Amino acid sequence: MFIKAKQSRVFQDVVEQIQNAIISGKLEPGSKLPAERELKDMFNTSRGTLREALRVLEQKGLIEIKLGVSGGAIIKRIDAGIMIESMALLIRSGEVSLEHLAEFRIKTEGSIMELATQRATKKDIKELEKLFNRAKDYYEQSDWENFLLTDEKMHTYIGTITRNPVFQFVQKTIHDNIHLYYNEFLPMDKDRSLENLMDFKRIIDAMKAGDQKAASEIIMDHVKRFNDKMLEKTRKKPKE
Amino acid sequence: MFIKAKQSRVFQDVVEQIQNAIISGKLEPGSKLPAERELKDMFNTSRGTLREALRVLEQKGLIEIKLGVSGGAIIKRIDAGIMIESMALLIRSGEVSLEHLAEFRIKTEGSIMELATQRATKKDIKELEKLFNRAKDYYEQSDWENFLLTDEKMHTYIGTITRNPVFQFVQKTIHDNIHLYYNEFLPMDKDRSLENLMDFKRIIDAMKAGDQKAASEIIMDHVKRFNDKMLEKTRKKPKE
DNA sequence: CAACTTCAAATGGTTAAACCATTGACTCTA
DNA sequence: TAGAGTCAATGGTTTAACCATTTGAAGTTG
Repeated sequence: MFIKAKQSRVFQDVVEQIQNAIISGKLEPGSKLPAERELKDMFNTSRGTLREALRVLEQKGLIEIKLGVSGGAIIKRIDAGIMIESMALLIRSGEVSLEHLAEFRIKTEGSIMELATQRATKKDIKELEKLFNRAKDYYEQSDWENFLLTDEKMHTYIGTITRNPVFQFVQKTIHDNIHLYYNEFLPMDKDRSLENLMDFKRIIDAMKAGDQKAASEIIMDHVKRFNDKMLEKTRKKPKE
Repeated sequence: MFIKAKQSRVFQDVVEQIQNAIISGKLEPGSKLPAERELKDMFNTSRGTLREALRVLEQKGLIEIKLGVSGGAIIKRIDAGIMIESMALLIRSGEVSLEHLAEFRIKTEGSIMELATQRATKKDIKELEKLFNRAKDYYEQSDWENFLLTDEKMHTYIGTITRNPVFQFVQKTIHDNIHLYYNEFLPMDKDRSLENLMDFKRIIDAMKAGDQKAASEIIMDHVKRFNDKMLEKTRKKPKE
């Protein structure tokens, strides 16, 4: 029936006012808020309280704060940052295991692949091929760092092709966290990498042929194999 | 090669220390942090800086702050709160449209339904039937508020059955936001509600029969019809 | 004139001390 | 014993000052 009356904390009011201005587009990404000492007067509050509000907005990913003269709070374009961090928390706290994540990936990337195959333009395919060739070069040069980065870019680019920001955010969230985890715990495996890479070749071919089902199945299998390898390794080399 | 050196802000250091204690389980949900004036001494900082740190932790959903004597910062169990809020931001800012969300729902709830059908125990089915009957009662009593709540519970319970917290968080995030939007913009529609309700009857039957494909298709169609109705209405009744 | 150095000012980061507001427990009283 | 009043602990807010970083302007030097 009723919802709890919001307790009046001054900094919350400030947060809401600024947040609404950002959401409604009155404040555009890239523009700058006035200096703290000015804002404090505008909201008729103290600097400490105002700074608590800025801290919240910063944590929400709505602003970014820079130091020094000509520094200040800059309006940020909304990105997947908070979601990535939330997911990282869930993983690090053990709430979400890598198996959970893998199961989600299999289903989700399968769906993403179907949509991407439906919607890929010739330009998209070209971009994927470009990324594929770049990854192949890095592989042959044994440049693992760049190889991994490019591999991640291929995954997120497939998300881009869906033209659906929800899938894009989800894909970015998953892969950022996989990457984090991967860098921290797993050594590079040359065979696995080649296998992975070749999956992308098959995916691109399926996309060219417009074969949603094939593309989807390849990526699901790709994720499944990746996960099996990962589990095998983490079991052999437990962290603690 | 390099990652940017983190700037040293005292409050960030405090945030990290407390956050790590929570993640590692040294601080359990429900337990309380010392009072601000004590913490300030423990971290050898000022109260203002310490409060900025608490603000960040609060925004991250890691603590909850209560007023008065015996008040203070209480460790929270991690929930979907931040994700729900992030998604709400994306929707309100126009970054994500209801069509985007619906497309995501169709794919995701389809996957969730497949898993749930695989994993549902007899107890799960009973719980769903209980919810279904409750929703039916509310429908017959024209108690829309409780009807909607129970409908939402059925959706999130299907997420619970997957036994995968990632799907659970995603499902909660989506439905909280749908609910928010629904309450704000759309009037109740008696026919649509009955149709919706009856879909759940068919879903429960498919689950009983262990027919993953059928269950999945019913829910995908269910979501699709819901979305079509929603679009139709929002077009007729534009907000601004 | 060009390159370098120095310095000043603006801005966020931090500290300290005081007071206000809320809450819950304790005490007193009828 | 029930209610009213009091008190203390805790978060919320304010003020005023100082520190640290950054940038651009002014000055210096070759």
